[in-house]
Amino acid sequence: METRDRNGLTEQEFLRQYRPSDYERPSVAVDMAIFTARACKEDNYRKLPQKKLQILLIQRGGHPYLGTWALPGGFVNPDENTEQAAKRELLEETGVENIYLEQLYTFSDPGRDPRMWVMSCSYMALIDSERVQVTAGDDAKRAEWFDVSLRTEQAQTKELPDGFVSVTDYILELQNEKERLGAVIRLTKTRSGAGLDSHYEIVSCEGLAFDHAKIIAFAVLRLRGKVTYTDIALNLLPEYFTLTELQQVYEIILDRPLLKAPFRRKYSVLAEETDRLSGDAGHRPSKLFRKKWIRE
Amino acid sequence: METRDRNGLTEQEFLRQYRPSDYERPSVAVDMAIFTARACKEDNYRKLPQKKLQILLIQRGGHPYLGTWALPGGFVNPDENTEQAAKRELLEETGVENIYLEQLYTFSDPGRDPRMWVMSCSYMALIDSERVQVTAGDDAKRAEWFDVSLRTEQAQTKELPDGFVSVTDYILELQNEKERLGAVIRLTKTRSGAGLDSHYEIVSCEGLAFDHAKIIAFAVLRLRGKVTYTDIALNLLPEYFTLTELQQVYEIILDRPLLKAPFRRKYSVLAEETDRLSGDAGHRPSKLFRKKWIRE
DNA sequence: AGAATAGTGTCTTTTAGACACTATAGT
DNA sequence: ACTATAGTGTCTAAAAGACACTATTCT
Repeated sequence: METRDRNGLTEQEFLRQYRPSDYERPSVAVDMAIFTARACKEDNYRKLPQKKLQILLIQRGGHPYLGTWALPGGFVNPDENTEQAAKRELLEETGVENIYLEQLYTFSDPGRDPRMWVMSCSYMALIDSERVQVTAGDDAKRAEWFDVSLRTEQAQTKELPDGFVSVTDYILELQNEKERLGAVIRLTKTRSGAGLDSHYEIVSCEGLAFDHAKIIAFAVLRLRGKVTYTDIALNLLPEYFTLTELQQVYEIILDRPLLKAPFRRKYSVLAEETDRLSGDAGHRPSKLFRKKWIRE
Repeated sequence: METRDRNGLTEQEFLRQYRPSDYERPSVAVDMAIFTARACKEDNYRKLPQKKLQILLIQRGGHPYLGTWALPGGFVNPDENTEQAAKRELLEETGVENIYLEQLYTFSDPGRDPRMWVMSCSYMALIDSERVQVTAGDDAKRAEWFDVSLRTEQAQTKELPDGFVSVTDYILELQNEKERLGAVIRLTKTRSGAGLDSHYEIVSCEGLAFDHAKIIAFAVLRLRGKVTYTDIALNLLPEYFTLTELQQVYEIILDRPLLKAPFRRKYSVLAEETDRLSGDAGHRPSKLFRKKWIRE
């Protein structure tokens, strides 16, 4: 480009003399909500194992929030984008490459980290439980899977002269054999005139670090929103699976039971029949399917 | 909190002695895709004015990308979050407060700004055209509205042994009386095994600064995706509007014609009848409606 | 009168929901 | 035989798509 600016510089010359100013800059971290769907054992030999939606958390070994649980994550380096940073952290944390990854939201409230100005670019990752160890990570960082549950506690709407305020409280529960964490996240939507203000707020929080309860709630809601119109749920399943397992994954994400016949009519297009059968249970064996990803 | 870390410090003591390390940090900017729907005049007195989807761009007055057009935006300050920064910039740029705002995506490729390491947290804003001046901004910064068009040029899918690659080229055209900008953005989705890689790439670009063609394409696609299942389109309409105008807004966003009767059956729940009528045209007057925001 | 839009009625097709039925393994 | 799941058939209700018809205004 040969255009010259008001100082008579070409772009090349401008860039050579350019010095970044000393404005304060934030650190940018990626934080990851890594989900998997794992079957828990059943006492009855006939009964199918029930699947649970699980998330990977890491216990903090230093201040702030010492001893509480946080999402895996780390800072972005100057030579990588956030997605590359997320993949790098994911590999370090779980030892797994090549998994489903999706950017969620950038959380940037000034006080969200008491140490300094840190923005968190959050990602959601979905892993087939057969591909990760039950407990990942080394001894230094204690990493654990937690069962996830997100329920709407109450939703209220108040009318305003020129709009309304709707308040929804979500109860987030994270649980495993040893620990039980929880938080209440309030989503407030304020519509007054033309503006819509929609923000999450942590009402109470037990055992979770930073604003990570918000990020987890956001991730679950995104997953819930996308599961019915995408093939995203397939990422939580192993190579071979039954249609009942597929349905179970939908049910734990949506947190409600689905009818078998309509479910199969709609979602069997996501699966490709194989000649294998599941067996060794006290009931009729079922066909095993493989993923048939939707092409757009 | 009284817990002490491995150095015997409480959280308070830790934070007092904490010094941020000298790792390099990025600048974080917000960039905004500000859309409006404006009616253009018709020659025939009978004919209804056709609506256009428009976006606000600012001509760059300095290097880099001198003379090209960019999204309005600015850097985030340490005492505000990205949303507050977006609202501040929006007020400066358009003089309007209280408008629909939604975070889109954080773009972070290392080379996206030739001056330095800058991440862009992008937002979409939707304004009723009656609330903004046709040309906003002062003389220093030339701001203009451009008609937006985003079309799928071609979509190809190639099968791989354990997945597929799907390539979609989008043609972005931005046009007003004086200028005509354009870009081709390629969306490549690579599914190999369990991983899904989905990334945007600028194939060619004329007159647009930085990676802003990507951001605009992303914004249009988000708008297109949300319009059918939310009340987001109402944000582009003035206080009083006809159902035909509502339909026009849907049509310019979706870039295809819709049938009148089914449209009204589905979307008239978004509107509240008033006793006003539109008049002064060479045809039957139509009822004016007001927005009836969906409460969730 | 004629052009252009406003607004509604109704048919068909598709999709979702609900439930009942048959089939088949293991103990 | 019994239990628990696999898999399918069918009825109903709701939603989407397509098109035709009547109504009303201004030049």
